[in-house]
Amino acid sequence: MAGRRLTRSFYRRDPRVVAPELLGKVLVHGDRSGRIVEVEAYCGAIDAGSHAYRGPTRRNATMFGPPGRLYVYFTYGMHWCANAVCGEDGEGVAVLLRAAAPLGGLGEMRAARPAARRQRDLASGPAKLCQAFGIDGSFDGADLATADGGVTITDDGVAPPPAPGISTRIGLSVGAEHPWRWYVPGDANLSRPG
DNA sequence: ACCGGGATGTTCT
DNA sequence: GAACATCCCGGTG
Repeated sequence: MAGRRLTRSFYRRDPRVVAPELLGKVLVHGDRSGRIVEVEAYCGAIDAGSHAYRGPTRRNATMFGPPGRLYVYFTYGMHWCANAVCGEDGEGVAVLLRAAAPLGGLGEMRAARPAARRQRDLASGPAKLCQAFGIDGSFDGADLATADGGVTITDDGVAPPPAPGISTRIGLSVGAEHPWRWYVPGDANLSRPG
């Protein structure tokens, strides 16, 4: 089934609504594609765990722009992570793309992820996903709704799981109490078993 | 399988 | 100066 790009209105909603709906959708960059199996919502001013909690800065500027853009940030001195900006313009909310099941462009993914021993290690974490898909800081602000930056998310007809896994978010020291992580139960490509 | 620590540099206090 | 929405490798069992 041919993938249809998600429109801007898909993203222009609460990230806690968008996040579980992104499970099963397909992240695409050139020949590389993968089914999204794990996400987390970051909720701006009400969320102490969000980069946007204290308002706009140079780093998080994309989060405060229109929905449907890619917010890419650098962390731990060596890793990139990618989010889909959600909500209304200026709201500062987004969904972190944490893991994907590789579908296409496997050769490019393997070349980009020499440390991955197995296929399920290619994109089973937010920074691994960015490596596998070749997403770095130059993609910050890329528009998923138009695919002008070469990256987009499509719907190929696979429905999100009717009963997704839900847990607290991974790796946070503040805001860790919120159950804003969603995943496909039992999928081999999760950042941790679940 | 599981666990502990090092890598590496931007951002904010 | 500390924290960081992480990953990888080498140890042990």
